[in-house]
Amino acid sequence: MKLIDILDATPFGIGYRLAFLTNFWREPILRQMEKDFGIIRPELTVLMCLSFRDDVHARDICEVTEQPSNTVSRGVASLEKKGYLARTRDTDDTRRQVLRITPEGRVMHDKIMTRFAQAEQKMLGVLSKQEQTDLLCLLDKVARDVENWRS
Amino acid sequence: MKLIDILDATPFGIGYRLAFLTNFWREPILRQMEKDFGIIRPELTVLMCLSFRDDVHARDICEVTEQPSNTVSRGVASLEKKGYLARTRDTDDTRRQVLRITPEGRVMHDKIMTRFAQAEQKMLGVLSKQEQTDLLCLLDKVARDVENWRS
DNA sequence: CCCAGTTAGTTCCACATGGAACAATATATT
DNA sequence: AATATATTGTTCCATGTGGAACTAACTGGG
Repeated sequence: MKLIDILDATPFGIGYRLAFLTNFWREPILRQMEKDFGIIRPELTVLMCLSFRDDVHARDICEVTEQPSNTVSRGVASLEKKGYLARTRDTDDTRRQVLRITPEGRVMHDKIMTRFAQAEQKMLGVLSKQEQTDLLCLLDKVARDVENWRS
Repeated sequence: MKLIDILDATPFGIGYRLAFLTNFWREPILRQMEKDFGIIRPELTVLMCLSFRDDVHARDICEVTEQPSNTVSRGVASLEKKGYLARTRDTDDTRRQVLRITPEGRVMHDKIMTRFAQAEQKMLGVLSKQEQTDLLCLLDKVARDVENWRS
C-alpha cells in the first residue's frame, strides 16, 4: 500500500495531488530551515512580506496572510531579537510600529528562497519546459480566481 | 498588497501556487470538519487509510502516511472512542491490533470526502474540462515521480 | 471635552503535535 | 533455553499555534 494509491481512490484527484506535492515540496524545507537557521514558519511569513514591501505594519501582514495577530506578533518579536527586522513607532499612530527588514534579514530571506527554488526545480525535473509553462499557467488561472471559489 | 502579488515575486511560481491552492482548498474544510464533526486531521488520516483497506495495523498507517506513531496512536484511540473504528488484538502478534472501520466510520468518511470533492469542483470552475484533464495529468506526472525529487 | 466604541499589538490559556522514553511482546543469537 | 536486540503501541514532555482576554491608543457622536 502506497500513499499515492489511497490518493487515487479519492473523488478529488487534483486537490489531493496539490496537497501531496505541497507536503513533499514545502514541509522538508521548512523543517530544515528551522534546524539550520532557527527560523520557523510564522517568521518566514513575516520575512517574505517585508522583503516584498518595506515599511508595513503588523496589521497589514495579518490581513495579507490571514494569520492571527498573535502569531504575527510573535514572529515580529523573535525576528527583531535575531536582528532580521527593525521596528519603529509610527508617529501618526503610536499604537502602530513600522516594520523594516535588515540587510541580515534580507540575506537570510534570500538564502531560504533559494532553497525553495532549487527544490522546485528538482520537483519539476520530470516535466519538459513546455509542460512546466502549461502547469504554471493552469495553476495561476485557478489561483487568480480564488475569491470566486474559496469557502 | 495582495498575497498573490508576493507570490509572483518569488522564484518558485509553481511551488508557491501549489501551496497557495492547497491552503485555500484544504484548510477551511479541515477547520469546518473539526467544528461540525469533531474530527481532527490525524483522525481523518487514519479514517482514510481504513476506508481504503481494512484490517491494517497502526504501524502500516505510520509507514504509508509517514506520521509519527504517537499521532496515529492517538487518532486510533479517539476514533475508537467515537465508534468509528474497531480494534482487535492480532492473534499472531499480540503487540499488534487489527484495525477496521465501522459502518458509522464509513458514513463519516464519505461525508467528509464529499466536502473535499465539492470544494475541488468549485475551485476548478474557472478551468474547462480539457484544462482540468491536463492539470490532473501534469500533477500526476510530478506526484508519481516523488521518490526521485523528495529531499 | 468626554465617553463609547474601535483598532494595534501583546499576553494568557488550552490544545494539537512530534521527539523521546517507556512497557509489552516478538525475534535472533549463542 | 536464555539472553540480547528489535518492534508495536502508549505516555510523557516540550513546543508551536490560535482563540480570547487584555492594554494602550485612536476616533466619532453628543
